[in-house]
Amino acid sequence: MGIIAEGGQAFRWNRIDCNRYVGVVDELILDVEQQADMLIIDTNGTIEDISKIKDYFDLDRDYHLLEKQLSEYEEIIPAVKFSSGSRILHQDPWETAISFIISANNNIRNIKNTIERICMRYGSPIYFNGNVFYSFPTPSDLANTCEDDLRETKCGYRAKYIKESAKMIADGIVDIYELKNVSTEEGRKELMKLPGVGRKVADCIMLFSMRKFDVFPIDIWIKRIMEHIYFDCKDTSIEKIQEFAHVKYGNLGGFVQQYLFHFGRLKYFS
DNA sequence: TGGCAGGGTCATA
DNA sequence: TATGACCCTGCC
Repeated sequence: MGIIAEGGQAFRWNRIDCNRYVGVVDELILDVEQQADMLIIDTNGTIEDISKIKDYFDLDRDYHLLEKQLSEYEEIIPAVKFSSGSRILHQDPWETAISFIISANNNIRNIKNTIERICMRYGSPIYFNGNVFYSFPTPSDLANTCEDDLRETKCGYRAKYIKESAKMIADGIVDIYELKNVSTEEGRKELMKLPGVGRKVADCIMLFSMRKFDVFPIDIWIKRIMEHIYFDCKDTSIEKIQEFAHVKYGNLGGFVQQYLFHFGRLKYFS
């Protein structure tokens, strides 16, 4: 569970203890405790929400089989072993878009803090087990705020991007909920119309909220570890790594990226 | 205490 | 196509 909650793909999970995390998923509060391969979930949701929760955690996918497939790339076996138990979540595209706009040139602690402040300021309170949580605001909530107000959430120069992207989504200029139905190339093209969204952020949005597993988002960690594994530790352009990964991993690229990211960040370069 | 890096993007030349 | 600026924070 820790690997999922702290894997850098979702920013609204907080650790209670080593096996227990509490997260906000749309309007649901999930208090999740892992016991062996079982998840015990306390939630404000109802029985109707079970399928949504299963979908969010991608529980219907056989990750044991997936890890076996990934292990056919011998050079990444250490990463697959280290990151065993990783999953790719199925999150809300709008929330994921804003979260990864904030992620640019930022660190995970800052990203989480800023998102939390945005939710407290613009979202709605959700009361659960004596605590108050906040939902992620809607596109129009953020489109209608002013830049200076947004800046108080410490998002810095990204305030302009957040507001303008929110406006484009609220106005339907980019139909973000429709993009899961179009090709990866088309989806990327649409997402990159949003200010603050470049290739990397667009690919993260597609991977973590649209199940486009053929993308391979390259950040500083992935760049470093790919250079170590495949490019003799030499400085290599992102474009070159991108092309290399596309040819090598194909439709497994997104999964490889997630296993490598966790490995690179927490083990290889620590 | 100051410099630097952090899941990049954008504007400029 | 290549460079530097950019908010803010935590770390060394």
